[in-house]
Amino acid sequence: MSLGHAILGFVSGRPLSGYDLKKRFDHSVGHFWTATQSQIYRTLKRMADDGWVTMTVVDQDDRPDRKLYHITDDGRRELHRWLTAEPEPLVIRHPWLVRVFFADQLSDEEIAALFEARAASLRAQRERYEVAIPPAIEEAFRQIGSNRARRMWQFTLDYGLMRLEAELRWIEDALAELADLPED
Amino acid sequence: MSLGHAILGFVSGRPLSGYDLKKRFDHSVGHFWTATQSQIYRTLKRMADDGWVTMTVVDQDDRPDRKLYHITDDGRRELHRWLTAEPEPLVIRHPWLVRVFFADQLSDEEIAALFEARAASLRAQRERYEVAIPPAIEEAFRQIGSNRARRMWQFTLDYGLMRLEAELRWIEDALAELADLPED
DNA sequence: CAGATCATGTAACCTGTTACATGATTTC
DNA sequence: GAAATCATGTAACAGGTTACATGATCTG
Repeated sequence: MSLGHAILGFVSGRPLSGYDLKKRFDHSVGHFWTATQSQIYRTLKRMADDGWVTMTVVDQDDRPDRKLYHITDDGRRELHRWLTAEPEPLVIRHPWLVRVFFADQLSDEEIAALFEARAASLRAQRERYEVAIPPAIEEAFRQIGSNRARRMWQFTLDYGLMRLEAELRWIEDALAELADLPED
Repeated sequence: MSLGHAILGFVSGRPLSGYDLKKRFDHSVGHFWTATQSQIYRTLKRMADDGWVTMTVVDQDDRPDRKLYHITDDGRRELHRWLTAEPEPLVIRHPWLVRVFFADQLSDEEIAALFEARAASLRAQRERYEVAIPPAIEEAFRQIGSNRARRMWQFTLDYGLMRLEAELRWIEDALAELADLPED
């Protein structure tokens, strides 16, 4: 996956500006993918060069002009190719596990604090998911009106919650085991 | 976390060369963190500049000379500071979910194939974990002899397996729901 | 004789982050 | 009067990937 593919997904519905895309990223896929404004503008330029999108300028009086990006037939083909392509190799990067791996150097209390702090982060994240995402999904549904899309969005939220719950259970198990951690 | 912290973790036990470190990354933390050779050499240079490590050259007749990196007191302090620091903010990036998010554009069959292919990747990964990692942990234990460390390594493996199992269950649920996916 | 292992590194490139720059309008 | 919103971008940097470069020795 590349940022370009996510952008193709968004512009496949309607033409959007870089500014619009930034909002889409923040509000609808922000819980599993982020993009900065400078990254979006940079990528749109390259996508236009590659013929995945075309750009039209919309003059506005009060506000800065908008540059709308429209998907091309080539872009649509690339989007479908990517959606049905082989799964990408699993790239697994867990900075958190690096700490756990070297945590034998810490005292029992420090190790417990490490896991507790991680659990607190995860619970805060779960809170954000539960509070912020369901209304965002409903709002997007109101605008787009696709039940099929809504079901897919719900899958991504289920995934996030499932991950958080599973990790919280793992931490509980680990904390229970810390009681009889070998001393060396 | 930075690559430098992982390197500090490794050289805190015994001095190592860039080449040694590459093997450590591949064999012991490879299931949750990777580093390329060029990244390791680049980072070692910066760590020496920053005073986290010092370097000594070991002449060898048959083979290229080795450059051994030793942790300094400053490096040890930095390692402990990092291990006990506040948890880093959760950065959540799931390229796989981006596909799911836009998958409403696909047919029911294509969506099912998407999930099935993902499940196959996850099962292959589980296979690798179960076959390759436990012996690697035992081998590392034989060399280092720390039961405390072995317990921590086991935690990281448990985490990986837990994640795979949880995602596989999520895919099963999703596949079951695909039967009555709205058409639009 | 081909390929792996030992051991060092550099160069070019891609992705992502942070900060800076501009300037009008709307809202508190 | 300050801050948010609308809307565009650039510049510099950090982290990660791929490919290239060298050269001996060991293994099949």
